[in-house]
Amino acid sequence: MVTSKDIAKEAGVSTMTVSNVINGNHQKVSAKNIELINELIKKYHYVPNLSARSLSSKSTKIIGVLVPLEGDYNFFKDPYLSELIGVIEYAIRKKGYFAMIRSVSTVSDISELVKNWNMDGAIFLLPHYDNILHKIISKNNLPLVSLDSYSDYKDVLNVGINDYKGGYIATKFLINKGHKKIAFAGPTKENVVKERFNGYKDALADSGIPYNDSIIYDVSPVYDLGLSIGKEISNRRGDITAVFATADIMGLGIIEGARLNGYAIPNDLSVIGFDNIEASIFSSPKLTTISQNITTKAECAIDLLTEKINNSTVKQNRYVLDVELIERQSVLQYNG
Amino acid sequence: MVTSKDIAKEAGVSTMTVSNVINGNHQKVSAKNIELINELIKKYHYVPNLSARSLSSKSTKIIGVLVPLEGDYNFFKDPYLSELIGVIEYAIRKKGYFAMIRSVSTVSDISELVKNWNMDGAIFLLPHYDNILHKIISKNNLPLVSLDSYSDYKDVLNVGINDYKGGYIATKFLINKGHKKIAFAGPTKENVVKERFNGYKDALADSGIPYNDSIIYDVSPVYDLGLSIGKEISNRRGDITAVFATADIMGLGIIEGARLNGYAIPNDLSVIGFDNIEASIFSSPKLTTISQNITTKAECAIDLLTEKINNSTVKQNRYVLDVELIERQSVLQYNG
DNA sequence: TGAACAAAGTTTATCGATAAACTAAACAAA
DNA sequence: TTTGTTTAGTTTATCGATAAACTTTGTTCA
Repeated sequence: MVTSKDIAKEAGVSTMTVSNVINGNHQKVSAKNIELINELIKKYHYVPNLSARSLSSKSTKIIGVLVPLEGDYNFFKDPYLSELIGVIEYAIRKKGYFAMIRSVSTVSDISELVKNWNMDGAIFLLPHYDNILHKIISKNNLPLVSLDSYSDYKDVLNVGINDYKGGYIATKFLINKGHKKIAFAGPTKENVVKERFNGYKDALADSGIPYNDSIIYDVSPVYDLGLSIGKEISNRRGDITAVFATADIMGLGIIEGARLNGYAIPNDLSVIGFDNIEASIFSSPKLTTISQNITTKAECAIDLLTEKINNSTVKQNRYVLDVELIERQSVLQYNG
Repeated sequence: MVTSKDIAKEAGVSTMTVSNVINGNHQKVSAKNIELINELIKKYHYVPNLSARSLSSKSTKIIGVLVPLEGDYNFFKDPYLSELIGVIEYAIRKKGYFAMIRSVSTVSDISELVKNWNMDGAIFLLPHYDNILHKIISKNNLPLVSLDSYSDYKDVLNVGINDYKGGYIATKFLINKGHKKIAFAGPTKENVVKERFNGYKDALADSGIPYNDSIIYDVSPVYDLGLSIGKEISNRRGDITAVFATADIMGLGIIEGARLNGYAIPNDLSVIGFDNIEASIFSSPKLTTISQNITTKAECAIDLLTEKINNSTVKQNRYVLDVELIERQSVLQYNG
């Protein structure tokens, strides 16, 4: 293994000079030595040892990407989370940090992980744990950004989307297409979905459509439950003409469930989703949905996090990104 | 930050004794001290610093999970890879190691990564790079297991499935259902697919069906290309009655492409896939496919890898796992 | 001319844990 | 009694890089 000592010896300088070159402290090294050392680094394929670096510098350049794990649930199977993790990893790498992607299930899991690796910061995709966690992590004095949640705990950075608007424009769109019997599918009390639900209710109210409790499906946003909802809706023949699913994957389930029961989509039932995952283009019909730009979201989150890591204070600790409606094929004009 | 020094001082012993307790060298410590130290560890939430540990012990407990990255391609969008990574991470964690999931694009990327982190071992999901890589890595003396490839380089551990059999039984199944005009879709020259292709050809030959070059679609196994193939097949009206897609995601594309062109699946065209990804159950019709148990595959690979890490020699350095056919709805009896 | 300062380094101590070599006490066997 | 062995530790050096403090030489300007 090639170490900085080897390079230093060959260059006839001290290891500190090598260290200064590597870390770009160029004002401390003559131009000649910079060039010489860089050449030797290339020649011997020298790569600094990160363990040693972290140990002495107290900065690991590791950003934890912490994702929920529940039982046997494998987050890589959830297309939204999966895509999101991919772009986050990329954003982290672009900033010169290392992503440590980990599924975590308990609070002590996280605590241990953070201490183990001495992470410089972390990004959370864990809306459920919110309050408990943030306290614990803040105790560790760990810069952290929480994605898709509405944490009020100070020191916690927030990056999310305008969920209220998403819920509002999705519902308004269905209303404008002539629908009045619009079902809602998603966990109405959960952090982000709560806001989408508020948007849904306000859009109905603004159009003078009475809110109807019996067409609210308050369930987790997964494919299987979408399937059941699709079947149930088609059994209620005409009771519901459109449905707003708070996750595309659930919307796809609803479409399939309804279809299995002899419903044609969008002729018999209009469906609008949320997230604009890749699969929403591949489905048939292609899903009309509320789009959030996850790349922008990830970059914004990582920018914010690295700013906090380096300065410890940030200008703004909450960012709300815009959403837009993408019209495809799963919603039809209703003339009932 | 709590260190082993703090624990040692409080317990009235040296740090080595603490270290011995942590690492389970119990024959070096009295029962009384073991208990005392364990209590203090719990009391102060002490977690050993991995950087320090790696630096002194030369063992990082990190296993690199190296995944291909091509341009903007995000592997988290590929459902097969995505699921596979999930189960690999889980298998690694169960063995007491840490997974470092990384997308890599160039050889120097990998070399740098491995050196940077001083990985104990790595698992490769990179069939394309095969030869070049294995040499480089073996130079670093890194235990590594290659998934889904047929590397002949010694020191490289191989875990894969019986691709030949998969290709054979998929094709035979279509033949038994009365099909004779069976297209093949997949990269015929690529490592694993080559074997599936051999199985395909042999199954045809064994049934006396002539091989037809004009119905081989030699393309990458992605959804979009599946779409085009589906469209093309439906344009060739009756020229092809069944297709063997070497990846489910491509099969789903073919189904959709054909359907967009007015073909009904499976009535007008039978489709069989490969991999048995989650989405193959969610599709409509549900996809008949060749199933590989990725959990078993991942566990086998990690078992093998950790064995090599600890013993440096292994009993057997190639494992070939079985495959089976899962019949769902996308293949129909043909009576032409 | 001399004080102040900048440039280009070096030296030393340290991060936290561990491997390897060493010690001391208790006991057994010859 | 002496030697050997086991148990339960401790001490010391080290992993590789870096922060902080220090040195040396050359330059500036009042």
